[in-house]
Amino acid sequence: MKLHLQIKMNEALFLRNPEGSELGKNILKHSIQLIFKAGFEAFTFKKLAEDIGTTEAGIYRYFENKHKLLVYLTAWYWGWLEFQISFQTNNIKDPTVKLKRVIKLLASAVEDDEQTSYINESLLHQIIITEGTKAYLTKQVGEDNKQQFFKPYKDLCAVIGKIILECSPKYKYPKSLASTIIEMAHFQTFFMNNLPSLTDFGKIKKEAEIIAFLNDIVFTSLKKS
Amino acid sequence: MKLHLQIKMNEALFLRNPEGSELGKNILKHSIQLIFKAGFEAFTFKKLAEDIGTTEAGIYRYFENKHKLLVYLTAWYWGWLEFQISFQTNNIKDPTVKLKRVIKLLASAVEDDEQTSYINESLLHQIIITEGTKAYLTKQVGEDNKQQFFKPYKDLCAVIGKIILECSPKYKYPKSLASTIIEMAHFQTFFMNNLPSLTDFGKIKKEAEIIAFLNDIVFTSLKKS
DNA sequence: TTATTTATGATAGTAATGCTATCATTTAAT
DNA sequence: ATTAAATGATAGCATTACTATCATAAATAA
Repeated sequence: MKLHLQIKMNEALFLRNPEGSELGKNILKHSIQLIFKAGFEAFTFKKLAEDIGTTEAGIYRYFENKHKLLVYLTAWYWGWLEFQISFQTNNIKDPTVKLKRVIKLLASAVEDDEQTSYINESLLHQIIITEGTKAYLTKQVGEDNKQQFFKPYKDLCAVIGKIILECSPKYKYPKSLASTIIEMAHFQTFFMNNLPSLTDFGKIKKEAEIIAFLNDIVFTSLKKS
Repeated sequence: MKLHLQIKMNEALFLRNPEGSELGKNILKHSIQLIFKAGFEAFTFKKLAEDIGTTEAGIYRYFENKHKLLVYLTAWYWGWLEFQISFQTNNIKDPTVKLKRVIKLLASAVEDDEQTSYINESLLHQIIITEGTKAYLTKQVGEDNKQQFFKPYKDLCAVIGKIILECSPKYKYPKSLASTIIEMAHFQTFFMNNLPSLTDFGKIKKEAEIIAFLNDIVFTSLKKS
């Protein structure tokens, strides 16, 4: 049996549901490829349309603008990652083991999981590293937040914060520590690959080092309290 | 005596030195105001020119494009901050006290310091929180890095990494911890003000809480090793 | 002092971006 | 078979992101 993982998306993110048609799925698929290749700044709906073989107007029927599309992709990613985490930490009793697992999932390269043919999770993960924060580092963050665009990110953060509290019920900063490890899993990866002198992994370039660093931060913080 | 703090800027960042003329200083001053007000995405040289009362072409004589201007502003900020840190931690012997001071400087609102009339450090600090990472989270990060655009950031990171090692000579991740506290000082501030459920300071909204969180992370990490 | 370089202002123009609108056609639902 | 919905094709328009040209003002060197 082929499981069909469908992530429930906030309907305010799109004009027409991209998962409901071939063109829509193509928009998702090719936008991931194009943002990955060109970067978000150089990414335009015109180029995307050419890639797909449709017209600009066709894209605009699905997404209001490229910002909404980026928010859609990041929301999809966080939803997918939360599912991966709940799936892969299921049946683990020891919260410490669970949290280690979470950190590994956050900082590891993702392999394309084939369940969703139109989303290449590996590429999407790399996009999130470089472009993910641009979804909320904007002037409209307040309105976007009111519309719940960042709920998947917040949910993930809450899940991780809970595991942190299970490890160490008296720890005072579970949510901030959660958002810190999420962001640092990405930033340290970006730095390692692009600005290596900002890290201690420049020579080795192994994600295992980043995982060790995050584990060190998290478990020394939690041991104390 | 009025001290005139001049930060030595990388000449590849500009076409004409903005600190060398009235128009140039106006570009710096008004770009900070306008980016703060409109956000970097909506910021254009046209609007900037109108604000200043000059023409678009006038701006282009100083900066190739708005990306370079942003990189210039961030580089200026990191250079300024490194000076602040070296100044304000001067004569402090105890590296632990020194590091606490650094964390406080990283996470505190900045008051405009009047030494540089054309740069409002308080506004610039707020810009760096929201827009700072966009200077390097781009496709051109490699070329920009080759041209040393991020040297001030790396230098600051190296300085903080050194203090970390003074506190705890065996600690394995001084540079990654340094880049982590720099970025988290900003991200936690942004989250606190805009996406408070990603932090534990939503209700209180005090930077003192962020400082306490960073201190907790840093000094538990260092105590152990 | 005049001559000359240099910075600015004013204006134009062009290709690309970020949309919106219209209408014909294909495809799907009733 | 009729109607509704999605797509394709084309047009158009305001803004953005530049580049170029020429005149003038200010600074500087001869």
